[in-house]
Amino acid sequence: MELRDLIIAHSEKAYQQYLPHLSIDCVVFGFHDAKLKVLLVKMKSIVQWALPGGYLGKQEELEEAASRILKERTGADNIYLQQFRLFSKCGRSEGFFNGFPEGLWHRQRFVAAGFYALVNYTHVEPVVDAVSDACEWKDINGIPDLIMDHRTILDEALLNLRRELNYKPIGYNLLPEVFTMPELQKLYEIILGRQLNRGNFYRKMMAYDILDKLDETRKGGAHKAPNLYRFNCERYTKALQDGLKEGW
Amino acid sequence: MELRDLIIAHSEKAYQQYLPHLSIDCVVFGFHDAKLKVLLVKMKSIVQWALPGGYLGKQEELEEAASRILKERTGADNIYLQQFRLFSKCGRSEGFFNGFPEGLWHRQRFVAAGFYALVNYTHVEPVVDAVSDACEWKDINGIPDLIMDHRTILDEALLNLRRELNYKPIGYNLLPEVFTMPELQKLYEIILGRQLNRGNFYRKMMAYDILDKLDETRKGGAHKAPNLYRFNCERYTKALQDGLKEGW
DNA sequence: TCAAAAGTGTTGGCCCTACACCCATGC
DNA sequence: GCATGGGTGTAGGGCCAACACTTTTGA
Repeated sequence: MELRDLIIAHSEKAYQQYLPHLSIDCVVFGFHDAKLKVLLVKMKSIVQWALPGGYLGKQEELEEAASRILKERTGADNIYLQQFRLFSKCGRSEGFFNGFPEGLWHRQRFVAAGFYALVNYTHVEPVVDAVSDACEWKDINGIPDLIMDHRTILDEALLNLRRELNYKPIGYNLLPEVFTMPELQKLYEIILGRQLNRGNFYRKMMAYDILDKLDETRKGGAHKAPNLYRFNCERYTKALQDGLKEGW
Repeated sequence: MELRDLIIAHSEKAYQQYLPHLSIDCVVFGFHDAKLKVLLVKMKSIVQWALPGGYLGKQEELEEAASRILKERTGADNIYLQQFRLFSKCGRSEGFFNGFPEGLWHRQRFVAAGFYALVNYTHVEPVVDAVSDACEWKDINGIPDLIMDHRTILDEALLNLRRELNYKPIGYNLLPEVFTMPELQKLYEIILGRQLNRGNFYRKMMAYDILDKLDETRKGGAHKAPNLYRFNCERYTKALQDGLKEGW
């Protein structure tokens, strides 16, 4: 089916299923190959890329809607999700489907609830659906042109992520189950946008007492094989409750 | 007119004017008499109190809607407003107008955008409108029963305020133009929920270099008359941009 | 043998806390 | 004179950044 027909068909269903005027956009962060990635979608016959998004079912909880949207897009469950703000500017969405029939669902004014998600890169299988050409991880330093205000949403999400790092050990959701200390440090450096001192980082992480050191090492690279670690779920959760630190 | 008729009349206008399913609730903080206050509204023939709230005009910006709602309720302009999260649970609002006609505007599912506002207590003239009995400041330690999930919204707002205090000198928006150092300290102590050391507080505040000391004192009390201070607008704004401090 | 990983020691600085002092001042 | 406000001194602790040294280990 043509994109145009797909959209028009979707429009009718959407009117029945979803609350009008409210959309959900997700900034999905992943970490791979020592780089921070964001999951983006390219719709058919549209040049720019977009954040994965969707709508809120009439009887659906907001967080469940976001989970559903990500499940469809990544195949992954139990994704760490954080609502961070609304994007509501007049005109941010209305013009995007110009040329399509009036009264099309997509041509409403939409107020978008911005979520950011932290996922284990290896658990994600990007899904290309009927209306999209591509669904891919993009490096945070190589984000292509995005539709509407999605670039703003992405930037705001990154800001929030950075702030959250101050009092939550975020790595838990972004890294694979086991990882090395240099990998963890690299992740922090990328999110914060600056270098950290190795020795001090090591000590600080160990002081949180939320890592279990495994007996194995990561063989295969040149040089010494680094130790493997795993987050200790219990102590991690407990640390989060206490809140790692805060001023005043 | 009876409340019932007023609501039904309002319902028709609302369908024309506002985006459906989206509401705005504001937690308005004020400081008076060494106490933190929240502005609450009591609707006619409803026992519980409510946060001031309203809806988003079809062509209106979200922040402007919040400003308009507060302007109507307080008479004050230029109120410091901060969006902090959505409250979207299914059933949070639908049941509230049971007994009213089906299809009433107010009986929709509403997703509420939570704002908190910081206002100068003395600039506010609480407004009782047609559907309300009362509009009053309530002490943060003496909040009456609230409708729906408004208590949760209030608590969340307070949490956000406390967090923001860590990197913004919030007093600017809550205090009158001139104030004394003990008043400022008291405000901080209430928001943080704990005592602070006087000498250290004094030094820290002065170190921010955002206060102008006036030549006057506050006469009239027993004991020594305290000095008066005023926020230095320029340096205050500049300090906010730099961000007072943050971890990592 | 080389380069990376791991672990630890040390230093100095900064900031914060707690306490304490002294002076000023209004009644 | 007494209680409060204003301003400053200081000792101690915690934390952190920077640097450095050592040992381990895989190819």
